Amino acid sequence: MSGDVLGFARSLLGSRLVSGAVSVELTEVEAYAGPLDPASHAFTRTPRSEIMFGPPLHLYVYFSYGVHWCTNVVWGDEGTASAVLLRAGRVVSGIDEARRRRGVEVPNERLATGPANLAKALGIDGEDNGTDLTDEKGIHLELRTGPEPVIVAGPRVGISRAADVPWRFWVDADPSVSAYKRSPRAQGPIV
DNA sequence: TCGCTGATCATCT
DNA sequence: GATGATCAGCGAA
Repeated sequence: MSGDVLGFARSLLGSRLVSGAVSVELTEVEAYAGPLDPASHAFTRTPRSEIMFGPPLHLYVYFSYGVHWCTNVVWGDEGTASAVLLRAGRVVSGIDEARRRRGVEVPNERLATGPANLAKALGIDGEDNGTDLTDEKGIHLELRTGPEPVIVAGPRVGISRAADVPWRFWVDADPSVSAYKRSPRAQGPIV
């Protein structure tokens, strides 16, 4: 059950999320194991988390701290309610557009660092909640076909419950993952 | 590089 | 009425 979403999370590293002109190659993700996971929004079934109980490969977008949008990919069969939070990526096309949306001066490799920044670079907000990622006419996912990159696992970020499980995965030594998360203190085992 | 703080509101209790 | 799956800017070391 949980291993299922963990495997999916790892398969997302190196995959691309495409939104119009902007395309992002994912470098950092975090898994949430549905109703079994106290840190998941689906731990309790509410109107907000209902989308996660639906079919996989749809977007779950939520508003955070009254300021930011964050992007998840729903995983698992209907009723499973697992999801993977997209924490960081590298913009591989549409850099000008991504930079315009960010409105902050940062190096290219940092344009989509952090879940809220990733969403902003892709122009994702609440309007996109529930988007079917297999429909190539809109925001969609291009799953990695090549070999798996070198992956490091560590504890999840910014949560108060069940933060100890190493369900955050990132591409080893990738500059689009923030220095804090790459620091020796936060570093987990290479998977 | 590290640690703290303000911004700001949808969602849930 | 309280609480965040956050970010950027600031000052200190």
